[in-house]
Amino acid sequence: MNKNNVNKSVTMRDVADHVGVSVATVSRTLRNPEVVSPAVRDKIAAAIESLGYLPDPAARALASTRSDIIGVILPSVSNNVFADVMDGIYSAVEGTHHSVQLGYSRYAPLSEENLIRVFLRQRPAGLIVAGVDQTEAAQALLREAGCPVVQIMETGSNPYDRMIGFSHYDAARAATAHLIAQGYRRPGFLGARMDPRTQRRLHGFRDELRAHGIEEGKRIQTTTRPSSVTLGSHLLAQLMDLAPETDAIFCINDDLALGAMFEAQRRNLRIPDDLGICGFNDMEMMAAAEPSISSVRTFRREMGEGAVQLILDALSGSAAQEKVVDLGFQIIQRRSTRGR
Amino acid sequence: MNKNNVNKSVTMRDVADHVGVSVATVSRTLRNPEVVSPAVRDKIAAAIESLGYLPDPAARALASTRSDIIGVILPSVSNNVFADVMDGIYSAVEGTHHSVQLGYSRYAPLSEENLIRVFLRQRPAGLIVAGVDQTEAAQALLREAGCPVVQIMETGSNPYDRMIGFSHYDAARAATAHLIAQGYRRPGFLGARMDPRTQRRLHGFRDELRAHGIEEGKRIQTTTRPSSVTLGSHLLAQLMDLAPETDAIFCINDDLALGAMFEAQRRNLRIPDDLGICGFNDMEMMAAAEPSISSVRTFRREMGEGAVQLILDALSGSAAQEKVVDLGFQIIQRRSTRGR
DNA sequence: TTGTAAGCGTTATCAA
DNA sequence: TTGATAACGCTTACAA
Repeated sequence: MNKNNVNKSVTMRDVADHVGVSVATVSRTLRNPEVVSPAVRDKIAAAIESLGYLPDPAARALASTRSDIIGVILPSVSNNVFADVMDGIYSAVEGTHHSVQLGYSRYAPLSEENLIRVFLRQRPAGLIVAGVDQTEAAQALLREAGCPVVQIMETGSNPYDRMIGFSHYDAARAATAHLIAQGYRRPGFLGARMDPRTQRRLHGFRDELRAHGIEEGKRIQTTTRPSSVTLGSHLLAQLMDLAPETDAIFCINDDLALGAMFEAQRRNLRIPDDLGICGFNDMEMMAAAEPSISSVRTFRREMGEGAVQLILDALSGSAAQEKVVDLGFQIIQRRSTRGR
Repeated sequence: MNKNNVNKSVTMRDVADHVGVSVATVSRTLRNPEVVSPAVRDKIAAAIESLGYLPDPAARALASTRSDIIGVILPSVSNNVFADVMDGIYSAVEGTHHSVQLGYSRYAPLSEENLIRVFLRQRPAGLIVAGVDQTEAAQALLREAGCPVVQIMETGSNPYDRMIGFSHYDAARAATAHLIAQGYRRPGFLGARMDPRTQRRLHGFRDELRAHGIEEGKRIQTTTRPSSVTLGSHLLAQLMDLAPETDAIFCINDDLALGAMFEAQRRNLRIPDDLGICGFNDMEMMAAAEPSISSVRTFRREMGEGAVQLILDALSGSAAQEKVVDLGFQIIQRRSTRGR
């Protein structure tokens, strides 16, 4: 076994010559082994192993008008939420012959559109995009992508192809309902970035308040700046200055919630009595915090794994009926909202 | 301008026909425009734009024995540290004609070796790997990779090619020295995962204690489990049970530090008086915490950007002399170690 | 079951 | 400055 000749570039030709067959036969053993006789199949396998042959993905893509690439286009690199999704994606791709190509749109729809164009140019095996807020042109591209397309992070009624996620609107309503059920009567809202997904959460918050006949007053603090723990502190400070009657907050993510908690402690507000706090996503730290912080659990890893699986199923022709997979969410109550 | 015919696959042939030149000329306009006459160059540019031509990376790679891919192999997807590095990598790649191919080794050297082999098979424009702890075979591959190779996250004396990072050993010594300078006499150590980089930090911690004639006692708590905030709490609990004399801790990352802080609060230990805490990496939340937590700042984004820049420089022949770029680190003192 | 040969969309060498 | 044309390594009819 001589695996070190990567640079020498062992080609299919070398394998074929070594065994004494044609390259076509070698190609077949790789793609549909069942049509080649066991005897030569084994010899070829042995040769591949001993020569350290690795197929050239470029040649393969060029010849087959189909690459093994699963394209993934996400809004942000640094957001933990997407890190978990990627974790799921990579673990589902592992062991397949596919590879992942990642692109970041930086929350810019035009940049996303462009990435879609570039990715599609490689005739990918499949494409994973986030959400439903693509440009018109991007939508058109995705509807006739010529490969499986999966939208993640959301559910909705009219997917380009398949979709796996949850309803941000419903999740926000449920979190707000939870606060109200715990006896909080003046809940506020902390939001950052305010991309479409965040907007839908705000929408849910507002509708739930309305359903309970609660005025929102000045208790909605938002900014388009990117989220951070520090920003959570700032937003809570603003909120309490403007609307001191606030008795609870729903934060659009856990970073904000953590920052808000620190700020509350600085202001000697007792949690959960003076102020209830609920985050979003249920990142690992929420359970470890002192006090522990309630949050809305979302299934990010599962979203990534599920998206890849949907693509693999489509590719193998074993796709399920349902176009939309709703992974749901869970309200995790902890001490920050009078839980245990 | 008709940009929507991605699926129809506009090829170089189409562009050439549209202008009435040969594909060779179109190819030249793309690769070295200076050798083609301004007149046809402009016509070709216009045709490319109006037809929405995008080059096929597979064909390009196949014909040129060089892809535009910059391969990046990191140990972990979900670790925030690497998210920041990726952020830097992507932002440096943006605007170039390169694309990024990412692979995760899950901290397994053999898996890393395999990824290196697979990546190298695509004749990448460059390769970025983490650290210095590759297998023998991987080292051999990297030394004769035939493309620029950059090791990130560490410094060292014998890079395969180039290297950009900092000394984990020095950083840990400095952090430990800081604790001692603040008057702590019984500092402990909290470590998770205990991969080679973490080991070097432990090494630095121990050497610094020794230099001050301080016994380490039972104050070193480590586990091979992956790091988390919750784990930080557990490790501090273990530490305080086994070595109640501990008056400060150095944590190998900020998650552990945060978890340790929460646990200290649960135990009514006053920070920084009863217990000093210093983290590692200086993630954003450290400044926002209550109390704010001291940490060792590292330059992760810069590492990613710098690594890409080193590759681009090598590719353009403008590489600098120095093989190793030391980005250093900074001790950021905050209230958790008697700072302001 | 296996082999032959024509592409796939570029690049690069050589002539013109 | 431009155009033919032979690779590049593989897939895939079509023949055998």
